[in-house]
Amino acid sequence: MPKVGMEPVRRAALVEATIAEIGAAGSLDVTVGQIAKRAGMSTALAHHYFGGKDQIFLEAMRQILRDFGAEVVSALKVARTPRARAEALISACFAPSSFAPGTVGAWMTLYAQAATHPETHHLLLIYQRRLSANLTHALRPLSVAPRADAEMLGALIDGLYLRAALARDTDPKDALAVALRALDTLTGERA
Amino acid sequence: MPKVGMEPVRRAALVEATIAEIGAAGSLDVTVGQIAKRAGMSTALAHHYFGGKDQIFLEAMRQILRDFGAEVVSALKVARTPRARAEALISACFAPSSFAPGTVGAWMTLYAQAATHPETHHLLLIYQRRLSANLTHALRPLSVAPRADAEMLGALIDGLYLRAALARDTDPKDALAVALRALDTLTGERA
Amino acid sequence: MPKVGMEPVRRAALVEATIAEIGAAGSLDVTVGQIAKRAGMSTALAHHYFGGKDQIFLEAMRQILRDFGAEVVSALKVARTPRARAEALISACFAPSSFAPGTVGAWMTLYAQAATHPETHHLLLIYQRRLSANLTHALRPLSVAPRADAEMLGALIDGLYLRAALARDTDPKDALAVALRALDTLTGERA
Amino acid sequence: MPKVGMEPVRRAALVEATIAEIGAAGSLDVTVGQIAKRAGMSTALAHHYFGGKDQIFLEAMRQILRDFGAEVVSALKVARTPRARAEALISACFAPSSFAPGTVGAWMTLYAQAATHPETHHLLLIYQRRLSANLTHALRPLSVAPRADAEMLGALIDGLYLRAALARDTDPKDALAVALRALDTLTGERA
DNA sequence: AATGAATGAGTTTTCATTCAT
DNA sequence: GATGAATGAAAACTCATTCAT
Repeated sequence: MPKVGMEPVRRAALVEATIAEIGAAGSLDVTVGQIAKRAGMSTALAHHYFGGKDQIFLEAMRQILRDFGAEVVSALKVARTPRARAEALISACFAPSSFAPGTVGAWMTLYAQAATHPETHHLLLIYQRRLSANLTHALRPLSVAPRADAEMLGALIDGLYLRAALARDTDPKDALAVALRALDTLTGERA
Repeated sequence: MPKVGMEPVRRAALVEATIAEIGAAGSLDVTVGQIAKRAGMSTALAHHYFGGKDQIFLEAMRQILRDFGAEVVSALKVARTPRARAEALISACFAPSSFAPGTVGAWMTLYAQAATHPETHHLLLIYQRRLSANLTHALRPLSVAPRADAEMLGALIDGLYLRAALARDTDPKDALAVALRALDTLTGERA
Repeated sequence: MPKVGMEPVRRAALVEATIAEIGAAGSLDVTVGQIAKRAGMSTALAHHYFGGKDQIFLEAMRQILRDFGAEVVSALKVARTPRARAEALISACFAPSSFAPGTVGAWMTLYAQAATHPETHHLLLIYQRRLSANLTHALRPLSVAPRADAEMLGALIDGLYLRAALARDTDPKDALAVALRALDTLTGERA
Repeated sequence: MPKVGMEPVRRAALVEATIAEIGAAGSLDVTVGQIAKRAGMSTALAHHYFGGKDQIFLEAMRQILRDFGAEVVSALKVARTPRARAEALISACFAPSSFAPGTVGAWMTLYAQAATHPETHHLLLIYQRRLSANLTHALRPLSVAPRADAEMLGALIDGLYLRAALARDTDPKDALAVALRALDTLTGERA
């Protein structure tokens, strides 16, 4: 059992544990101790690899965004038409993985900290811009005002996600349906 | 002069101080000490009147919702037509008061805690239901599917607010404009 | 038992405990916990009254200097002639109180931290200037170069104290004797 | 190329790094990690060669004393007369190398730890005795009480060094001048 | 010879909360 | 009605030290 090259393993374990712990606690009041314990190591090691709590959290949020990005990419891969691309984007936003407790918690943390923490804010901006760009691109052949429609659709998605994520008894499918219906309206599909 | 009837005064001062402090700190990491100091009293008194930190926070969120409700009521008062009512509702959501630092912070706290804290979640539900009901009522004469359109509009408003509140360089007016344009689209105004 | 006005009491207790603890541990590696325990209170209260470890230490050093100043004043009070004044000053430097374990430790802390900590350095400067000024004043009628002689005498005192304080088997009286002999030499008493 | 005989190299590197780090940090709060990093090796290796932090520090202090001893020896080498020998001794104490930040820090550490740490205390005693012996020897043909005068001169040197080392704006030359003037007075040179 | 991995024990500091007055 | 006093519990973070490789 060689014990070299543990750093990426440990870091990954900590990030995963962070998200899981946020999900379990249902809140951002998660201690480094809890995270480290779940990741199977001492708090000292967690600090050793990340330098501090903030950076662990930041990395967890980056991970959430990476996961989301991967979801988008894989959804777009099979989309052949502009409309399919738009639908794929929207579907990715409401994929089951987005509603895992940890993921929801991490998103809420992201929002709550964005107002204060510049780096977190930056992270959020990146997500919003990327989503907007993707939507704009997909809507270009379908809409007369792709930029504005993308903006609206992006905000709608955020709002729907927020509501679906926080509602206990709602099915994410419903949120997805609403978003897709909005897409119809915007592209005049069902006029 | 016996100091009778201080309770409502103290409670109001604490709630106001809580919101102000959340705004000043830009985060939910606000201590009872900070709040009590800003409200001009001891922490012991703060506890005496509220029982605990959670309840102070909860009351602050209730206040935010009350303020928002008042904004809505006063906006609706001068609206004579259904369309004016819908516009008034939407405008109220993007009123300047909603973008005061403390208000934004309180909303983010609301979202972040709603996942965990049942009472906070309940509060959020009340807000969402009331907004939906108001919107549905206003849209009834204007839309063929008032309920569904209200739901969508509600989510859109939430998403737009979230983005406008967290963006530093954006004008809330833009968010309002997008929401109003969505209203146009839904009611076929600009078809 | 009224429980008001504890602040000065607690602060004094903490300062005293700090010096005692430095003496007991014989080093500056003293924790707030140890100090608080000796002072009969929780660490939280220690922090409450002082704000942090550094400030507790700083205050302890100030106390040492205050004590020394008091020693000087009381010694000068009974000195009638310039020579008596000079002798009183020197004697005060080697008073038994200066050799209490805690006092020695605090002085060493003072020296060790003066290189880094600006406030500590400032404190040390004040002590040195005051001693110089006092010595200069006393030497004026006795020496042809009171300023220079005071400077030398001051340094000699520091060096003698350092050696006497750190030596375990030496009598402070010897150090005093050496300093007084230097005074003789400077003032030509024994020429 | 087998890496044999690395021990002295590593030890020397660590000792040098310790002094440099004490100088850089300006305090004795230096971690083994910092030292090892500066010396270009792992903390584990530092422990392997020295057994513990205390011993690294102790060795650093020994090095300071060795350096000082070398300075004295080389200064004495060119001194032909007793007086020149005395002056050489004194000059060596205020050589520029004695005022390098790391050296100053190490001396302060020496003083601060001497009260507690027996081995450090022993080290300090050796230094003091050697200086006294050297001074006594040099003063024998010049003074009527060489032993006492050497003792006084030794203490004066310590005190002057302490003051010069801690003062930021003072020139070590001044301290040297004062010490030499004291030598004049003791030997009746300028009477 | 050398090191990355790992941790236990300890440190400062914070804070909600309680209580006697 | 009001508060200063006081603390327990827990948080983040540090660091000397050990060990397997």
